[in-house]
Amino acid sequence: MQDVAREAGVSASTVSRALHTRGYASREVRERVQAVAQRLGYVPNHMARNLRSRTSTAIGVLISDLRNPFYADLAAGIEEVLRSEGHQMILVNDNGDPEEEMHAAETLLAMQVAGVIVTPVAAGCPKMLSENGIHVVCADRQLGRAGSDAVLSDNKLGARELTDHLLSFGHERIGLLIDETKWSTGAGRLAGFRAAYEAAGIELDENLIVYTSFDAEAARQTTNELLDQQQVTAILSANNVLAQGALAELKARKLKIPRRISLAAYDDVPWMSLVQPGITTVDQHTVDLGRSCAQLLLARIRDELPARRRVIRVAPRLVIRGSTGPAPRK
Amino acid sequence: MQDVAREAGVSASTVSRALHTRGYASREVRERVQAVAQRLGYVPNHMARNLRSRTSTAIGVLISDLRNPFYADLAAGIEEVLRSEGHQMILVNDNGDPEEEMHAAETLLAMQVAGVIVTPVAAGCPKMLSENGIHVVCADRQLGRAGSDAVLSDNKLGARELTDHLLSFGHERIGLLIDETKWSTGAGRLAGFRAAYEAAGIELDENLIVYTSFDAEAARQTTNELLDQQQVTAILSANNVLAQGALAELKARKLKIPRRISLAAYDDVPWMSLVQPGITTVDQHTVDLGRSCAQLLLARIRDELPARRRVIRVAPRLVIRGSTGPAPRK
DNA sequence: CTGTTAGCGCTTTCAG
DNA sequence: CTGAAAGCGCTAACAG
Repeated sequence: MQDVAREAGVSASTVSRALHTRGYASREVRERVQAVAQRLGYVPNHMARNLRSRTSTAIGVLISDLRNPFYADLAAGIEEVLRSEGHQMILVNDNGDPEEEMHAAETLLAMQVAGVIVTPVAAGCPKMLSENGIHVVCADRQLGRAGSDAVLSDNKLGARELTDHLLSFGHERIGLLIDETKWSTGAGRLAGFRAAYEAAGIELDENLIVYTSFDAEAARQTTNELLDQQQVTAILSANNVLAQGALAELKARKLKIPRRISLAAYDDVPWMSLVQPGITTVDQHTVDLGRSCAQLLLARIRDELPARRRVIRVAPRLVIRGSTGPAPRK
Repeated sequence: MQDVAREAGVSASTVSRALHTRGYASREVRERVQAVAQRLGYVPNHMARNLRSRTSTAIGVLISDLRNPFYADLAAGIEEVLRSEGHQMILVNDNGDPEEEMHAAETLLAMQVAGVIVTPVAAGCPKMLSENGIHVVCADRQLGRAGSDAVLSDNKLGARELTDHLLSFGHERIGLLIDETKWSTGAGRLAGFRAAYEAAGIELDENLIVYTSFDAEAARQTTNELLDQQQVTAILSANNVLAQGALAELKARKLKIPRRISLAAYDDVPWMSLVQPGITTVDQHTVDLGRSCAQLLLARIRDELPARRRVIRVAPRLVIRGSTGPAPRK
């Protein structure tokens, strides 16, 4: 910076003002300084800038698994907005592990990021960040009654629509394949499932709700047990990973879809439209969800929002494909 | 830090040493300082640390499209290694646009990252970074005869194996669907395709090589034209995106796979094992590719490598599934 | 082994 | 509108 100052015949402070601040520098000087900076290939040092001005443009993004297209889409939406607004994304995979998540949060804190977007694993993480003055937006789910801003899919609505769709086809025994109901995602989807049964006036057999772990192979095994133990004419899988397992088991058993059994899943991902028949699902608008997270966080950072926490709930869209059809006659 | 120092009855430098450097502080003092730091919830400021020590642990990762599972897997592999080694990943999508790529590189430079991993779009980007003293590893492809370290898939070998596989089934007219041959990826895959024909002693009709753009819909249209204009018994798609388009067209035409036509693709991604029949492909070990990039970069940063540039070439693995079979009788 | 001293490169008062 | 001076929070020399 000194070099630029000397070359342009001004002081360092003026260079700083000419390059970043607006006003506070005559047009003539500003242009001269910018030309010199360009010529010398001067690149300002973010670290020094941030240190001095006690601000930073980096944003931490804490997600569970980049290899799951849901999280990849979310991250892509977030990154798109951040980049266009001159921010940087520090991305961390926490693998769904609370310890890794907390460790990552501490690193982000140390880096003095301007904010964090997190798909929380444990409530302690957003809490710790907030307490340290870092703005936090929870993406996809919220834990506890944390006071953070959040952008969520309307899980109850989506599951309700999927279930209504199946019920309208005459399915009365729909197996719900689900991995967790402690987070707002699983809880919402289960609630939507129940609500649809209730609205239809059909009593729900609790044995139709089967729990598995968040893993395609486990889901396949669970589907296997479900098919053996319960008379179901349809399966509703609570997310894209479980759907893979369910589909694998149905194919292995050579059950005709949807003639013999219908399959529907929460969270549309690319393979669902490529398999034959295509899987009926709900599109969560995941990339948009990511964009909203980033917009909300930036608005918060710029102090453009009322203090009260804001929760944005995005309605998913039912996507009907070939995997669902009329329930077989008895 | 002053607070910690005062509370522990030592100087700031001692706190610094106790917390980070090893040796240079008595065990007793170290433990006391750490305890105090813990109690006060002290989190060291990375910016100040980096500014003073003129080092940084952040690494820039510049890729084309996070929503493509290839890049997502690559990023996941990179992130895994970086995180385990105490580094952070700043991820930027450049959307395959040279201007966005260059702009991102400048930002990373300004942030004083310790190194950059890039799937280059234009040769100017790795060049500019190197010239500014930033270590660069090119991932997946290299442009020009850039002197950067690189981790690449052995594209020629992979395409050769796929083509050999098809030829061995008696296919003589294999349509190669490809988007570009300027980068080392496309060029290598084309070379492998040619090499297989040559080794088999079959003359290659140049009309079998059809160019399209990097987009599933365009690939579908191109496949449509290929099927109309050329007698082909098999299609080889140069990457996972083009394969989607090719498959869509074959399904739309209700061509039996592989009875009427075989389909093979470079780059195994999840949907290829979920569709029926599964797609024959080569697995690039993408996550490993990412890990290698990160390991190579870190070794370079730590100055553990000879000056000469290192290029790691990873052999892909042929994955035979149901989409390829004997060529139909004439 | 530890304290003191001097900055890293930049921005922000404060005068002028 | 511009320059001089004073640090941001930390670590690297240098003595002790």
